[in-house]
Amino acid sequence: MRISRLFGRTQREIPAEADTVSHRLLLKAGMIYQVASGIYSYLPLALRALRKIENIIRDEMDAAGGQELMMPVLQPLELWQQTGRDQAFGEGLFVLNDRRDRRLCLGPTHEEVVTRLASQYIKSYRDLPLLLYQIQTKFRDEPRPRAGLLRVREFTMKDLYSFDIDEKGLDLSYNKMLKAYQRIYARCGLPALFVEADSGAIGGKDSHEFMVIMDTGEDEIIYCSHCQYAANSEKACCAKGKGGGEAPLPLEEVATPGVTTISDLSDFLKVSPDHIIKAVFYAADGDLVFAVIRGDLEVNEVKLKNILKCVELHLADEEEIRRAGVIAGFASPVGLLNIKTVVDDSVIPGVNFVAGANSPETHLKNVNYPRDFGSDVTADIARACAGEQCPKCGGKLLATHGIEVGHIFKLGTFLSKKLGAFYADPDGIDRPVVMGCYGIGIGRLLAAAVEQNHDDQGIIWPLPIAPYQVHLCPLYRENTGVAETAEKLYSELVSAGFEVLMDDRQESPGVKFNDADLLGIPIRVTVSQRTLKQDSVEVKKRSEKESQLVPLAEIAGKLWELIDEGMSALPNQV
RNA sequence: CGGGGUGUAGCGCAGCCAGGUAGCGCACCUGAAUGGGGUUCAGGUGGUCGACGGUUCGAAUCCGUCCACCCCGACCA
Repeated sequence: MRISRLFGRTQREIPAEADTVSHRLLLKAGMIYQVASGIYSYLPLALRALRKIENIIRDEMDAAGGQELMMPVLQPLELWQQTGRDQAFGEGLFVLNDRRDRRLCLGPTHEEVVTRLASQYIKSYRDLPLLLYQIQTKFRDEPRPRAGLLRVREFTMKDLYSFDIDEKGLDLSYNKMLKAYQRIYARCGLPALFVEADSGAIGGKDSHEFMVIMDTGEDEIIYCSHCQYAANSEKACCAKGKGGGEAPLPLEEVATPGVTTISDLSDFLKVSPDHIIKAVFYAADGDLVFAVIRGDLEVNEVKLKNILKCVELHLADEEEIRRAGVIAGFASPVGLLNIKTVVDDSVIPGVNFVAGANSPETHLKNVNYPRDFGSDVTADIARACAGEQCPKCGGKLLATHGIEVGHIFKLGTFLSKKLGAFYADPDGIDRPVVMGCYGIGIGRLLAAAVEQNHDDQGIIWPLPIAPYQVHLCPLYRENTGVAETAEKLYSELVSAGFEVLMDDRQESPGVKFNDADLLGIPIRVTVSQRTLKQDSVEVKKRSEKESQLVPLAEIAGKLWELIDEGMSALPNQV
């Protein structure tokens, strides 16, 4: 490709609102164009990189036994109502009516469609296992699209669905995908960390995410400094300790005028926060819920939401709390009636806690569970934080951030039961198919690759996903033979099978070098009067500072060598 | 949805407070010189000033309503 003919132009200045690195660089390089909030056009260079990522993914999916198919974006809403997931996705689902007022939606994912499809063809245990996938456009009406391609409303996704006879089969499929995913990220030049995750609106049991570690990533990851434990903070757990072993003492009221926060209370009564019970009120689908947790911990709202199985959860406001007859600052599970109470398991082993008294300016000492208060549910609803203990080994937990570039789920049978995907086992008995699903956002992977591989000058594409392999950069000057040599070299390299982008513009060397750095093609070949004096060209890797002179006769061999090296340099897993 | 911000040429911005012929830089077109890290000079093209309504002799500018986009949060794969 000749840059003079390439659609898309590099910019010197970029929109002020872009402040994420990948967003800025992709805009500046003229690779993407924003159409509306969270909706982008991909220009030819970006599309070539996307296609390369897709092909790597396709390659790995096929190698793992997946079969590619294509399902529709437009789906009957009825299908979603059957599984109830129209509610789970809520406003994230793009819904529309056709001319006869039939309700349709734009698929945010394809479990419903694929399960219904699979149910038509899976009849016997002999038809399983089955792995089906597609690479296709998804629509999600995100509350807040942001950061360029990192969170958008329309995007290309590879989604694979596994169908197995039982949990054991699912585990095998799940592991197969896990391995395939690790190979995909490695081949894309992206080290990705495998972490435990919450399954969110997709539903199901086990779920893991692949994270590219990045300070600016929007997900928080909690991991152990000692063992392999790593989890999204939405899912992460921590060891909470065993509690005192003291004998329970009788309940005692203490006056605590004006003391309403945990730290005030801790100072006032000279007790540490982990001996205080904290009361937090939430509204879950409109109903008041009381979350009870140890004073040194915070409530993880994702966990709470999962336990309550509610669609909407938010901190109750003052009005909602007052209506329930509770006194903020002195609230307590003791003596509380008619409010659903969820107790964190941190409170269970503890003894002689301080808690609110549900009357003004008063707290209670020596509160014990279950002697003094009950619960509707006890569960882990605590947010794990850096500095706490690993739930697996007791080591110190640390926190970092990451970009989610893949998510895999063990779905189980809830969808196959609802949508009628059953198979006959060897005894002829119908059993629900056991499902898993596995997704990678292609555009986000591209953006993450840019986030991970760039410098102040621009993008540094990993070779396997670079739009082109070679950036041919002739520094034109009349009557020097540079133009002729470059043209000849260009056609030779192209016919030899190299992917070459040639900067054939009449621009100054500075402009060309800056654009070359911005576009980030891995290997730059400069042809100039200076190099031709030695019958050579200059070869430079985008990732390195130094360049070397290579005789014209040896250029193809040198390029093959560099490309082989770049294609096989798989980064180690984090 | 709550808070904050921005809409003037493809991009970056000034002009608005104090109403009176819409400007600058980049990009783009023409010409000349230059030629290894955004080179210089000269001449050009391009704008319903986000939309609608109001005030006024006159609105980019004042007032109102709406819309779009961005950031933080809520929320969300």
